[in-house]
Amino acid sequence: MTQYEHTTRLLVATDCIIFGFDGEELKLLLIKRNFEPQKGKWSLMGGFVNDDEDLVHGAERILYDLTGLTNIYVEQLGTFGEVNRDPVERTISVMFFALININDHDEDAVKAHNAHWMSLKHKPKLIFDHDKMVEKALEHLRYKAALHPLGFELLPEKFSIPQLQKLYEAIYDRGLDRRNFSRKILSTKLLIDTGEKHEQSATKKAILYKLDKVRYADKFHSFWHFMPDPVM
Amino acid sequence: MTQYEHTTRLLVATDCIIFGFDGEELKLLLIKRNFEPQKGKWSLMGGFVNDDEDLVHGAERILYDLTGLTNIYVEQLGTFGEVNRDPVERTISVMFFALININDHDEDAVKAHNAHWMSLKHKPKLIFDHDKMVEKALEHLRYKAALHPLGFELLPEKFSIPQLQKLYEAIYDRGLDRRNFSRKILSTKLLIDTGEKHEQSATKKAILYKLDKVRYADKFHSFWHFMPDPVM
DNA sequence: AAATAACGTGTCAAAAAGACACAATAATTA
DNA sequence: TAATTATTGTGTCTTTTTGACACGTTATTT
Repeated sequence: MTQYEHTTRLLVATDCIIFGFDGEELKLLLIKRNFEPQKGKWSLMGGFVNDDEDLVHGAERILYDLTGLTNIYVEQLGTFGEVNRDPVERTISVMFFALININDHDEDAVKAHNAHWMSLKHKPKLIFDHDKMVEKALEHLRYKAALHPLGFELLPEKFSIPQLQKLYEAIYDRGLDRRNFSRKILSTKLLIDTGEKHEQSATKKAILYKLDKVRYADKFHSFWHFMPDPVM
Repeated sequence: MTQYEHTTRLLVATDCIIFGFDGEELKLLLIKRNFEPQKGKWSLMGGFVNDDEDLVHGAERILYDLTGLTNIYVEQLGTFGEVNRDPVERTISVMFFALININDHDEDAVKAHNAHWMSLKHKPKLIFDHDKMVEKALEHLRYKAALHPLGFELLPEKFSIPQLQKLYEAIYDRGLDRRNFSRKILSTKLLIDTGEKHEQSATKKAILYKLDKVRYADKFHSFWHFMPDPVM
């Protein structure tokens, strides 16, 4: 086949906005660059798309490289392509949004990349337009978590309702009524009582649940309203 | 500045999924290609991104070129980048989702591009992965229109509630209860009574409303539930 | 053993949603 | 010209969901 002629070809990168939750705060996995350009500055983890690689595979490669994880929650978030977003050379960046259980990642791989979990609230300034990417990802998380049960992706396999509530409170940076939250979550019938208790609890031990994976997959796109008034 | 070396550069295109509504059916603006590749086949309107052009400007250029319209509702829908999606040469395509009032477009410009409004229900097969793009755009429309008042973008400036209901029924391909729908729409307080009546109505003439643009812009991202059970 | 902190569940009133009925308007028809 | 018919606007009633709030339970701490 002939090639398209007289047409500009551009660099295409993927950047991954990786969220984690440590039980208290929402965190981002960021790298302190020990390579040029912008060596020493903070940025998202990214890389160029290989010639023979689908976009999502590029993102998954980068995520595996950094965290040692496969099968994590990944979504394409859109593409940033402003002419001067990368001062070195024009680069189109396809953003990927990832949610991981912060306890599962490979610490050695993270260290090898000079990566760190940073609290969203004390996030450093990032290079290029990466701050805007994080802003967009956070908006997306807030939007989607209000309607769909994707918050579970940030929790361990077994978790309590108070843990889930703390996650939601971290995502939206606001308090929630314990009793109404619990009722809402239980009404989804997504939770299976494991019979175990959360041993780390300070006083009364909370029930540990696990996700009903079948129902979760089945009803993921249903409109649930996990937040009282998620007007944005 | 130095350039990134040893890195593949790719073709970057934008493709526009353009929806319109004629009062009865949801329609797509498609072109019958009189150029290679795939001459004679149907496709979405698209083009390559210029070197000095932001992505959304590329899309707006293409949309203006085809319809003569500016200031239309445009959203980026994500990017398709499978290795072999374009058999000629690897091309990344950034999709843009556009809603226009079907009466406003420039018919000569549309004809010049060999473009046609096609009913979604009788859509021909499109080239490359354009069918998947349309599928994604339709999902997005159904998702977003269930929660946010973007349906108005498809209607004339002055419209009646029955017209709006017909639009929603076309989008979701299902009937709705007139009385509950009307109540829901009026409760948003997005509509301003123009004092005029819809003269095309067969019998009793419906009230013509216009959008409260200020409130629309203000409350666009609020979660309204325009569809009874939009489980997807 | 009492105090404390966190958890689970229940109640009640207000708001929203779903099902349905009736009156008003304007074209069509007898 | 009056009755018929199609379409539109608005209202009612019941059920469901939401938001605000209280109480008893469990396990640790004092």
